[in-house]
Amino acid sequence: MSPRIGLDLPTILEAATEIADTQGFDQVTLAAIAQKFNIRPPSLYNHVNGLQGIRQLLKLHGLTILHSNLSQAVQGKNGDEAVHALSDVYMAFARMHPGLYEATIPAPEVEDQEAVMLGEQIVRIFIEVLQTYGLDQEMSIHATRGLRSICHGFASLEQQGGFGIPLDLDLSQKLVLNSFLAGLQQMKNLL
Amino acid sequence: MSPRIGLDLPTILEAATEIADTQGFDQVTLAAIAQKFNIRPPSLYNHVNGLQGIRQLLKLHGLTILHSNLSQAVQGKNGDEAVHALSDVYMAFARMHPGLYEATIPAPEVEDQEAVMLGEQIVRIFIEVLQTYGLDQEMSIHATRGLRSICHGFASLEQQGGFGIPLDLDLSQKLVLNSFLAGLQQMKNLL
DNA sequence: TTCCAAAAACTAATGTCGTTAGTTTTATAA
DNA sequence: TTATAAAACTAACGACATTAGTTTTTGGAA
Repeated sequence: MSPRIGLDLPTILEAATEIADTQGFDQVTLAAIAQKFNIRPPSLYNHVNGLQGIRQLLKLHGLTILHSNLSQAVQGKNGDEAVHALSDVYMAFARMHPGLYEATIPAPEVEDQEAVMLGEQIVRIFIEVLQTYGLDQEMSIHATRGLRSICHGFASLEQQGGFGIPLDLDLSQKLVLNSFLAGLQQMKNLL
Repeated sequence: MSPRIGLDLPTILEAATEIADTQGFDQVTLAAIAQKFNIRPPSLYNHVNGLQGIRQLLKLHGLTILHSNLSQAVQGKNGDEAVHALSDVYMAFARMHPGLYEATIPAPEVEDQEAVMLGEQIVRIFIEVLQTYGLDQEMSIHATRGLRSICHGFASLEQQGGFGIPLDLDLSQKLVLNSFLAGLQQMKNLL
């Protein structure tokens, strides 16, 4: 029932990930992957649903790692400590896996249930961390959007070479987070 | 000295912009542009340096509009009012010209002096607005990075369909900005 | 041990791109 | 009226994704 066990999906995904992270997400082509294994591009269709399939897998892979890392990072933490841990791990992922990070950005198609769920779980981690600030339901969603925007904005601008001035980026990230969190505290006190 | 005045660069740029904003930046192809004018793709090389040239033009065009809009928006304003005006105009641009906005994100090549300068001028607008908060040189850079990250993060996540929950996005943006600005005030008071 | 079915590779072919080279057309300026 | 130069064209090539159909291979059944 299993003749010719050649390439398998994890191996292909690994190769695609390496191309994405070293050469850029847009350099992930069937031709480039096939070349890595010394096979012809059409052979990849035995394992994967074309280029679109590869991209879908990369997105899922990226979301899985990101979710796992974020989840671990906030274990046993709350408040500012948890927020900073979240942001640190988020940035670390974007830096270590730029191609994979890029793959995670566009919202998955509704067909891709697994990716949709992972995306929701990631958002839930953010929400839960921010709920410890004593915000009501709606405010915690607004705050989550803010925190995600800060994280993604920083990661994206850094990745795209948007920060030209030579001044410690980690420090910027910390200060900006503290600013945002101080503001949150103040809003909570106004309730 | 000017035989056969056919297509001109502004017209081509207009067509490319329309494709980018309605079908996505990655749908801007020489083939698609050529089709709009009923000419063959190679003819475009008489006006433009290939696909790379088109993308460069789109970036420049986007940065020009964005800079102009931001510049107007902060005229005669300062403090929170200026920051909110900045963010409102920024989001409005990203929403009205999603393709153009996408084109502006990757930092231009050093060869592209004009685009580099426009990018710097845009950053300067942010810095100048934030300097009215009485921050020192370095802090105003950190704060600028934060404000840009919030703006870009919001715009990018919204554009990529990252905000699923049906809750007023403009309100989120306002609240997040207020949070960040309140935090800034607090940091200033600590000096 | 032999053989067959299915998995996984292959070749061939098509269509879409971008791009280069070389040719033809055409409007204007002399 | 004519020469020139811009701007279109055709032809051709290489990179890519994709489909269809073919060959190879191997593990398990006979």
